[in-house]
Amino acid sequence: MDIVEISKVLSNKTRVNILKWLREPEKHFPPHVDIEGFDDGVCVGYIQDKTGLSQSTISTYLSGMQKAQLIIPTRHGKWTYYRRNERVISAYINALSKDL
Amino acid sequence: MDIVEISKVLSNKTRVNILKWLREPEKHFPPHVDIEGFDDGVCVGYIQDKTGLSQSTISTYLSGMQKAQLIIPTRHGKWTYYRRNERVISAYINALSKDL
DNA sequence: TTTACATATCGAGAATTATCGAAATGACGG
DNA sequence: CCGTCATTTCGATAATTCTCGATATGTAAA
Repeated sequence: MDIVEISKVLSNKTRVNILKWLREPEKHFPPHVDIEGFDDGVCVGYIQDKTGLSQSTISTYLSGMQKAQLIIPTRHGKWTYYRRNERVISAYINALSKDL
Repeated sequence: MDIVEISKVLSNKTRVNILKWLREPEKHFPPHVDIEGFDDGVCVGYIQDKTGLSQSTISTYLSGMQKAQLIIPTRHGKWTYYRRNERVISAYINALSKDL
């Protein structure tokens, strides 16, 4: 859990929004076609649609967020679903509360 | 209190360190010549010495941190002292806890 | 095994940040 | 007022990040 790396993720409005949206996917995304519920998160395409940015940009964002361990990918067929990694998110906030 | 702007400050190891040092100035800095205690924080020169970066770089850092309202400047004669703005720091952490 | 689709990666140009030395500002002591 | 010292601001260059379109990879369906 690297404070600087995570802070870099959070220093962009779109990426902060993605994290927020993923907290309540059912409120922010349509249901998936192949999958019931959002237990594994949301597919890349839906996130891209919501941001309006290019596919490659969003893929890059998500990959950086995953590198910082803020989100967890799961592959289902052609789709990659991303969900929040609550453990690391809490650890980050706790680290700030305690050490900052 | 702007999450993105504050996160930008925190996305640099030196700036995170400065915030940490300012929490317990007496542990990290020598006493000031003209002033008793650290109620108004620490002067720029001491912070610069501790980081090893150039004076102008540190001044730029501090000015960005002040713009994000993370620190508060006080002028005493020739010196500018910076101290933490606990209110905004807490607000940031609370906002993350609540909204992120 | 081709085709089609979702996502990832690559390569590039634009924008922002990092960092410095030099010059400007502001405050004090003489 | 002058010179000195602490800090800020300026101008420049290097490094990083942003963002895209194009291409590659992986998976499923035909």
